[in-house]
Amino acid sequence: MDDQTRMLAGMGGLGGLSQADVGDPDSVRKQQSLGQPQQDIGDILQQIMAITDESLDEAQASIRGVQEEDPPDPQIMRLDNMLLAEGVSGPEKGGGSAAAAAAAAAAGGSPNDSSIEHSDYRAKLAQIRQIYHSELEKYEQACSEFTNHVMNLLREQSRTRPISPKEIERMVAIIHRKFSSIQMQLKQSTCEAVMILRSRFLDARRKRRNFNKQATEVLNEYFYSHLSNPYPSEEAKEELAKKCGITVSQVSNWFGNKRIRYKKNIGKFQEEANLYAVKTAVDAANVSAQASQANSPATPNSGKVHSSPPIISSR
DNA sequence: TATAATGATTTATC
DNA sequence: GATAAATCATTATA
Repeated sequence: MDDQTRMLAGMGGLGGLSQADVGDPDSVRKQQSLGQPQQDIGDILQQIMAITDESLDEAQASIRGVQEEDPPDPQIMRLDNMLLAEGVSGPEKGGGSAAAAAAAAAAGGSPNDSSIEHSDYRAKLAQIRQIYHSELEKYEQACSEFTNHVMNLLREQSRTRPISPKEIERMVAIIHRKFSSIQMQLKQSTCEAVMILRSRFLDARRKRRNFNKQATEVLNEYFYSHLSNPYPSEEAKEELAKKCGITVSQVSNWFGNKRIRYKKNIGKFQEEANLYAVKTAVDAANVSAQASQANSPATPNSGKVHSSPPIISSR
């Protein structure tokens, strides 16, 4: 069982978003056609009815619980904040495009392919958002409908026995508490679904793409022309990153990998080294030829292949 | 489809 | 914090 599956194993019914839902465009329709919420509401009614049978002490304890929640539950606050930050709750902001951009940036994707992933992420987040809001609306509606129903019942009962406003208040509080716990489950499931979605986009190893030919050439050119000290400065890394359309950390990764792999098997890279040495020499010759047309003639680079071993520090 | 190549991550070291 | 080295996970290729 992988991490994602494990995470989902704990996600229960009530509007829970499954792993399949995250990647399935039909999930919204499926959710709506399953009729699950109606069944849930039936369960809720039964639970609430059971609560009405509680002893006075238990009911009072319930109320105390409600009152204690007056300063909002830290867990709910945490969930609310996360949903807000991810763009699931709160005002529509392009389906969490900021979060998608952050995810893409953290993944170190190139500007070209990240836009594809970006829209993919946004579409899936929008799906989660839609499910979340439709479920939330259903629960809120069910809550107010049920509250009205109970109020009507109490009104009817008031004809046969005296019912204090406090008792009505108590009943309403119990109902609201029950519904808010369901909302919390919904929020929790949504948070988990968003986390799974994000982890998919953040897992760069999953989405690894080879750099394009031009980028690899630029990096190799630098590497082989600095073979005696293949450690680009921060400025050089930034320059290379810009040229290659990759991030500075990707440049660092590339040089890290290249140094170690070159050092491990210099023989294997000899041909490549020669190729880039010639290439660099030809480029230099072209540059100097152009310069000589304008100025006095300059001595071109010999094009000689590096014969001295590279100095790659070891620990 | 096995294997090589490659980009990213992790761990240890300085 | 940068880097070496080992390793992982994906992609490219024979």
